[in-house]
Amino acid sequence: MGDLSTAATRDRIIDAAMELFSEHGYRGTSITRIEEAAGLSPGAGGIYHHFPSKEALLTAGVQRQLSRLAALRDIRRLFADLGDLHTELTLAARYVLAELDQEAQLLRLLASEARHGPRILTDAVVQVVDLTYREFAEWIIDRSGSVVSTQQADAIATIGLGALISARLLPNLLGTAHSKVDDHSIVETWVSALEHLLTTAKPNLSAGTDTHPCRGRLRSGDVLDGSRYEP
Amino acid sequence: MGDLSTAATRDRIIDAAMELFSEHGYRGTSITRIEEAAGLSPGAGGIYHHFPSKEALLTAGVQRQLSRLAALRDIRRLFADLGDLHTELTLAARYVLAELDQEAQLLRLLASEARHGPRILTDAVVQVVDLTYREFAEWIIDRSGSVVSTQQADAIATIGLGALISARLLPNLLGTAHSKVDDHSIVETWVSALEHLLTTAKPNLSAGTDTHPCRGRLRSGDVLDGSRYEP
DNA sequence: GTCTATATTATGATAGAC
DNA sequence: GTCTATCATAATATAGAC
Repeated sequence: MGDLSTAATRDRIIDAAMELFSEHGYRGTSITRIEEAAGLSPGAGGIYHHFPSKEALLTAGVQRQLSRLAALRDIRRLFADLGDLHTELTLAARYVLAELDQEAQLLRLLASEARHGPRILTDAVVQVVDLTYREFAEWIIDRSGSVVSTQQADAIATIGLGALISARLLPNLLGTAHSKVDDHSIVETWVSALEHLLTTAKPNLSAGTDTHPCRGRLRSGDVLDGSRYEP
Repeated sequence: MGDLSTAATRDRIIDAAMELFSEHGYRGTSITRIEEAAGLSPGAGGIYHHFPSKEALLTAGVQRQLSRLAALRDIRRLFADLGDLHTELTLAARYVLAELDQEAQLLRLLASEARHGPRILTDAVVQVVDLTYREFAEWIIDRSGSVVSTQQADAIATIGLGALISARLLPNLLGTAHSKVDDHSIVETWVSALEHLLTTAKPNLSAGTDTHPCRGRLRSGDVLDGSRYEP
């Protein structure tokens, strides 16, 4: 039981630290404040019975969060091959927004400290952000039947994921910024845009006489039945 | 001449401070390091002959940057009413990317300190980010001939600007993140998506039998001549 | 395991010589 | 206006009682 209590205290310290780190930054958070928030005696080095240093506490917090996210990653492939592009994109958008909410604390922390903190932070960026982009780009290529080029898929992934990330991260990061748009409008608009990008991609990027990338091969099937556009 | 030298030193201090603040954060940057980077004697309080406190230095730096941006704001309305939506969007995308590059330092700083720094920082967020969103949303409404609703315009602005902001800000903010996509692909993809959103917006959002927002009224005119889509 | 007390260093800021 | 020297404070981390 002594060990259980220890583990609980350790978790409480990590909880408090991650919250404060993400809110005030690593250097803006003192050991004393963490102890206070964790219910320990402020100013006493109680933390050092659980972590050898402040940086080790940061590392442990990030690693714990990464472990939780890794568990979610396995669920990620649940929605795929539903057959209907519109439905898949809608689910994908909602899922990404929900995951961004869960990652909000970590992302705030990374935004402040990723460039100069310990290596675990840059690793976290790769695992959370970079991997998501790569997976989405690969999904785009697969979903298009390899019609879009790697470069096109990367561009679509950058635009698409970037839009959702900004929609969630900017207000969170900059304080209460720009007007609040409800999620339904965000998702609906995003799906419309992505649907367009995925169904009008050209097989390759060599510019013809038309400067628009709108003439290319269309994926038939579930979404584009040709009757939706009314010239 | 003594005054000129003073002003030059003051500017050098601000240069060094803004660079270090944006890179290591406000609390992660010591007065000593700023003095060192500005060519003053490290550890001496040389800075305090130009600024009453560290926070006043931060404020002066942000204000100087905001002044420079305010000058650019007047040029912003140069590209409008070119008549061709595709061209306008392409110019808008390139302009936003270029401005994001110029604002990179300030945005890094705001991402780290906006939530708890002095009020000038939240003001900066409003002036730089919030105002841009509002202007873009208004431009969308005007450009569509008031066909899109305010809510739709906000959603399109959020998606559209968010995509560009993420494309530039994330690598900048998180260190070297996700694969580098060249600007041409970014702009081309973004223009295609925004063109679609602006030309297929429905007059209002009440859901009909079609769950897609793709059937709505089309703006004729310069862009959509009906021949670009090949059903 | 947690507290009291404290060592040690880093940092924001000031006084006074030149 | 800039430097040398220094103060005062806050923060990381440790030693030892209970």
